[in-house]
Amino acid sequence: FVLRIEDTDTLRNNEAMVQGIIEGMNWLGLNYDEGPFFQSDNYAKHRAAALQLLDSGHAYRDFTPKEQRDDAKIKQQIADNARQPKQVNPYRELSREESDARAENGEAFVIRFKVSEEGKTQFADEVFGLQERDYKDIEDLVLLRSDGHPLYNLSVVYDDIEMNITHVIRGQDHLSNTHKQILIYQALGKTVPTFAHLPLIMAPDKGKLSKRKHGEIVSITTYRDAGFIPDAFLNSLALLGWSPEEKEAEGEIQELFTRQQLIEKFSLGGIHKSNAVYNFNVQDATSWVAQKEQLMNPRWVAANPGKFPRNWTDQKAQWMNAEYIKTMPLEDLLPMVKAKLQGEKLWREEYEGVQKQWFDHTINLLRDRYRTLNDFASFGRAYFVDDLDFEFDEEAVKKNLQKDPVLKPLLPVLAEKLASVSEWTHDAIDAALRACAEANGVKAGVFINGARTAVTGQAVGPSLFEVLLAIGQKRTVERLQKAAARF
RNA sequence: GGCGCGUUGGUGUAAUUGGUUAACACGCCGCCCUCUCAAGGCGGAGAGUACGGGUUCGAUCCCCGUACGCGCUACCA
Repeated sequence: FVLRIEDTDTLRNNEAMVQGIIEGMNWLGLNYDEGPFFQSDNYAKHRAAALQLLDSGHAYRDFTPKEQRDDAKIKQQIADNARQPKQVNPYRELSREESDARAENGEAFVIRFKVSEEGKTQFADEVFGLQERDYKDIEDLVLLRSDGHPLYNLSVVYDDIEMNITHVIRGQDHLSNTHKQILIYQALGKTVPTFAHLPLIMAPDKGKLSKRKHGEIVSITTYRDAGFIPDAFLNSLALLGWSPEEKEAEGEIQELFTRQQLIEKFSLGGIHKSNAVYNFNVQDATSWVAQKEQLMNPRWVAANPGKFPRNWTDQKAQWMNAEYIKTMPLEDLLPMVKAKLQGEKLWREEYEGVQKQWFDHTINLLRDRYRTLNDFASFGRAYFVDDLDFEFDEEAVKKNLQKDPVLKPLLPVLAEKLASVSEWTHDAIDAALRACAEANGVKAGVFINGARTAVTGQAVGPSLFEVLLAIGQKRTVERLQKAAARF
């Protein structure tokens, strides 16, 4: 597995993009055996190959002046060309002497591959099967630009040969380019590798998924920042355009795969020919991108749980991430949570020392209802700080602390009652709270929901007695008292 | 326009050599559980396999056509 960055487009290629690719692959644990190599480092050899093809008569110089064009114009031109009968290039049959003379004269030219009039190329794609294409449907493609830089189709072929690439597995947008590349392999007298083309991932409207239109949801590092588990994300990605050939016995189809199982069960035969749609809500994705700064701020998220655009990305991917969080071995989850907490300065060394048992238990308690790693730092913040250094969800405050006017004066009473609990256990807290509720003539639910919000800032969470057990007696009492004063 | 590739519920995918009430998962709805929200358990709605022809006793599956989508048709990759 070789990582090669194909950066032959000098204009569009940029450092940030390359960095994103490498970071994304590292995060996913897609560890390459060699590289990263940069195609641009091999320009000289690509140029030499183009010249070699010129010498051997497989290519010719085209002296047509370069046109300035932008992407929109290119589309228009393709449409225009469509209406014209195919013209032959006037330089295609130029004599070698004249060609050399004009080149020596300093006249600018590109080198084009000379596709024969008669014949066809063919190859057996591992996914799409036998592919054939008539030479007359292949244009004389440009190998070398007028500025001397090689173009993609030449560079890939050259590098694949040089790197002894045996299997070229890539997006099906290159299916028709393969015929052109085969021509180059043959002209260079080299053996053609095995090709396998993969279906593409499309937007919900079945159009292209593009950074310009869909924002950062197309970038891998976005998922890292959003709190996805690498294996979970990889698992969900693997299921787009592929399914295991080996079926489960009961008609059930396996969907959850460990990395190792994925490696063992993968085969080219399980790859589909049709594109897959990434199922997200475009509007949510747009607002996610617009609000990214806020959404990456755990405190803001905790204060505004209802404002998070739920379907900013694929729903099944989100489900799978939640599934991993709640079922993966705790010891594998812990380091990931640690990293997130460290990022928010919520980490304490004691969590791996004297408080390890407490920490493990708390993470175990919280993981059941969290969907991303970020949730531990946002919704989970109250568990890892002293005092009231966490956000309150205003909706929760209204609903659980302010709605019922009898609650506020009773919060200190409840606090006092809980302060008197001698042994801080689930059952003791339960008994004390219920006794206090009965003594004061309020329903236990009012205390329960009120206490949850007072202690965690939120309307939702684990069973209240589990919450109080995790928060501890001291913090519970403090927070109840302060909430009474504050709201 | 030409050439190529594709098309199974909203989405991801199943369906042995053509014979199933077209299956599973996500999502959605409801019920149970319950101190909230999830999770979990149970149940439900939702496709007759893009459309139209053929072949066949019988087509999701084979053939043809049409539509739609995607790709290539760039001195992009």
